[in-house]
Amino acid sequence: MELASKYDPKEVESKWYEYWLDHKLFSSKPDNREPYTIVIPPPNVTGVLHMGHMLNNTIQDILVRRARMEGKNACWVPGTDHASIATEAKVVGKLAEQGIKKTDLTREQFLEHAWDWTREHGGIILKQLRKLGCSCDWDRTAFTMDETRSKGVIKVFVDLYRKGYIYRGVRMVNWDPKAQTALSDEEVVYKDEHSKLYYLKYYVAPEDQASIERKDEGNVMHKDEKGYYAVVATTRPETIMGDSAMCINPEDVKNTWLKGKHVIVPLVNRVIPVIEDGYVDIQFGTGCLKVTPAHDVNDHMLGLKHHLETIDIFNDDGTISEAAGLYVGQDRMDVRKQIAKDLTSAGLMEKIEDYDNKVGFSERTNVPIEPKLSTQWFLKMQHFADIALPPVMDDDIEFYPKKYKNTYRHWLENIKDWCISRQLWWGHRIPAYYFRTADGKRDFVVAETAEEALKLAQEKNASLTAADLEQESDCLDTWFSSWLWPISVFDGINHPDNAEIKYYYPTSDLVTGPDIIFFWVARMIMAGYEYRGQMPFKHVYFTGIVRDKLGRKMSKSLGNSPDPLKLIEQYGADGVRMGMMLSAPAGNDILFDESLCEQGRNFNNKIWNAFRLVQGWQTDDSLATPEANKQAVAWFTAKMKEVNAIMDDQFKTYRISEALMTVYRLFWDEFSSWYLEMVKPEYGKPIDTATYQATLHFFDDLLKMLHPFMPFITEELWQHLYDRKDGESIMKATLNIAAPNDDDKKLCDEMEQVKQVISGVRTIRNQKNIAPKKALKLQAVAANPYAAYDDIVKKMANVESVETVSDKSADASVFMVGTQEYAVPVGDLIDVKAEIEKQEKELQHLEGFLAGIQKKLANENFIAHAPEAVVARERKKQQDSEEKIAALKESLSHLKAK
RNA sequence: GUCGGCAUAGCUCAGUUGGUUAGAGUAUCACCUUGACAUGGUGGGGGUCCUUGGUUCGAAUCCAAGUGUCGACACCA
Repeated sequence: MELASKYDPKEVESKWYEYWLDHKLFSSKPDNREPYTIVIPPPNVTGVLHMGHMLNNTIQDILVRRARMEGKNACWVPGTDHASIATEAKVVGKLAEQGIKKTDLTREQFLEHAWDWTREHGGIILKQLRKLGCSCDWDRTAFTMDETRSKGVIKVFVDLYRKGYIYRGVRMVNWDPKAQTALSDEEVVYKDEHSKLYYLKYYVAPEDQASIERKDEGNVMHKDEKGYYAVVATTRPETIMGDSAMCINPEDVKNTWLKGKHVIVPLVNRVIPVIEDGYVDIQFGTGCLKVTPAHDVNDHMLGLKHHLETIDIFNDDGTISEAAGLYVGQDRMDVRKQIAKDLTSAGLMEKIEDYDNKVGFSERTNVPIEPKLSTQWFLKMQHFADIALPPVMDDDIEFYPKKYKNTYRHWLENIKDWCISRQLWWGHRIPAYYFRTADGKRDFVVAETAEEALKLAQEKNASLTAADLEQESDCLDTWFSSWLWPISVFDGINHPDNAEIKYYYPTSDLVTGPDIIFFWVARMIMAGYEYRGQMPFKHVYFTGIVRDKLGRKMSKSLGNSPDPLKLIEQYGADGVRMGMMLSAPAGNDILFDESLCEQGRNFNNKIWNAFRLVQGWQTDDSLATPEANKQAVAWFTAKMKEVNAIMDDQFKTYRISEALMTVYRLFWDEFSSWYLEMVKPEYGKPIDTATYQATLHFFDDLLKMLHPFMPFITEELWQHLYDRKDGESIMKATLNIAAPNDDDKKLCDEMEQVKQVISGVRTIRNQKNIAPKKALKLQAVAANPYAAYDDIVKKMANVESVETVSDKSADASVFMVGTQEYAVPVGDLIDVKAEIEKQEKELQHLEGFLAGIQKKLANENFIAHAPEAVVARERKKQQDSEEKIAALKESLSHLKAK
């Protein structure tokens, strides 16, 4: 068959993906083989593939394919996440485009729209993963909100409630005014902001003005024509409507004159007390703090302690509420600007300063978070922290890289209760049911179904009917379903003893980003131990963040994120996969550069052309195998063993990029540049059968070693290499390469020396500008330790003869391999001056080297303390360099005599 | 502010318990359009291993301090 000189991935890729699907090669069923399981970190159901997914899923596919070829029963479970906030926001946005407000719809109507949206956009990302070559068992595709998973989530909620870990209560939570829901602490990201610090005048109340007096020399008292006033510094002047006290530190000498007084909230004209609490930082601002219990965590605490009124001045959407009395209905951000102006014109603004602080933003909607008091559901976390910390610290679950153990420990040691309720509709509705008790009080029960709930409620009020029960409207945090993922994909929550969960759990490797170590990884570990009594995975491989080559995060606004599908189009999936992996050590950010995909594509082409070469060879059974070919085959056999062992180790330690580089060099340098050139027959001439067969065998093994990284081209060539039956695939092939022994090592070392001889001749050729076609003579001075390989040297260096001489030719240019001197007669081209220069430079280097060794060996302490082997090595080095120096000196004296 | 990571060739990184005057890929330069491949071949150049001090016979490697950088967490309104 005629193959094009350039590899074209397009049709090859779709052809083989279809083939793999048709033959169910990704599918896994429990059997008696060792299982290898990965669950995909489920992407957002309506998301599209970005570079982070490309990296993450490439790594997973490499691991899965490798495990499959190791003979394990590999199972990669795909699926998607309902992504409560993100998806609901998208649906709300889409409805808004059609002029529909969420508030105009019933819950059922809204969910109808949401499911439509999910059906329309859901799974696009999974289709995209197929383009990348991902070998997921698609029949197992799960969704966090499908029936099985939903049932499991509810079951877990009820279970945890009954165990006493879930409670409901009024707490200060992180409120997202855009999504209009509470968030967990993890969903708040703090960002540096350049903001302003406003200094506001709080006049002392009229009835207290007369009694103002200096209590301490250090008092800082403010007075103008309207009387005495205090100055409060705040970054949030719009919250003054919620002030219910002013607080000073009792130890603060600046403010003792304010003790026991009352002040007037500017503009609002409400009188509030001055309270004292050690919480206030004397150094900050004026030492006067406005207390807004409804809108700040610390103020809330002060409010509880000092029994202050709580005035909630915000509506759920971040506009000002009726309770504020001023600016009602306006947005908080607009009010901040407006109130600053109004305060200034009313003479109530002392000054405004620039100020840098950190502001919490919603991770999903990117709006500033509002601390808000509300009734929410929480999960007590201490128990879960207690079960999740030891296995990671003890390396039962291993993190790659290890540094994330610290991050993990820090979080678990400072764990706070998890706010699990969300004021959203798209998600798992909390299975709590409200009703009135016989004496009219509001109460609730928690149960998996409405029927069960009714039974429980009836125990408290026998007269209740189904219609009297009202289910909680909140739904659960998305991560409350994700944390069950490794169990729930095998239906292990609903049916804890089913054959699948018993076989596939615990999973083997988890590949994910460190940004969700708390959101997801830690919580899966918690759920794993709580519900299986066992770790959810044995190894966690943390990928880095994909950045552009300037080190910037990829983002839509910067426009520096390439479209993954376009990249695949351009370089082929194998090329892009390789581009991702070439620079992706675990945990390090990867600086993505398209030129890496180009390198990947070039490698594809190299493999392709190596195949074309071998495929084009004609064999002749009557040909005896030349000695040189026997040597080449023996050497490469040993080399394969050596490199395969290295790769094994790299995979075991999750050094996947290094493993790729290892096989890259094996194929390109050792196989293509050395081995194939050694055995390549002259143009138009046949090759002996034994060498040909050995070469095909090498190729077969090399393709297998490459397959996890580049599944498509390897399948294509593997199918061409021998006659394969329908249904056969490289995917199912196993790699059986023995470990290298001492003979193999010796053989490899020897060939390295021979390569140096060849390189030596080539260097002279280059230096003297001698055409590759012109045959040269090679002289081994005094001895030829690698005489057995002369044929290989002749072929590779285009040398017509290798002679052992006692005196080299006068017109020879020389080089050394180890302690052995070689000479290449170059006739007229000899430049004695240049030759002297070259050799003197070499001599200088060697003498420096020797001096260092001699110094070491002259050091009695070294001889006394260093291990014998090290001393012996130094002695050998000394001897070798002395020999080399002697040879060089002699050579130089001959040259100079001319 | 607390804790942690990192600093090696122009760039991206290896360097496995301390022991050759430190390696790879890529970029770069020179030569080569030979018959698998110019998406290629051959060869070359390129490093004060961040700084300073210490431990040691011996330090890129261990320790301390400093500088730079990245990250996690916590924050003063």
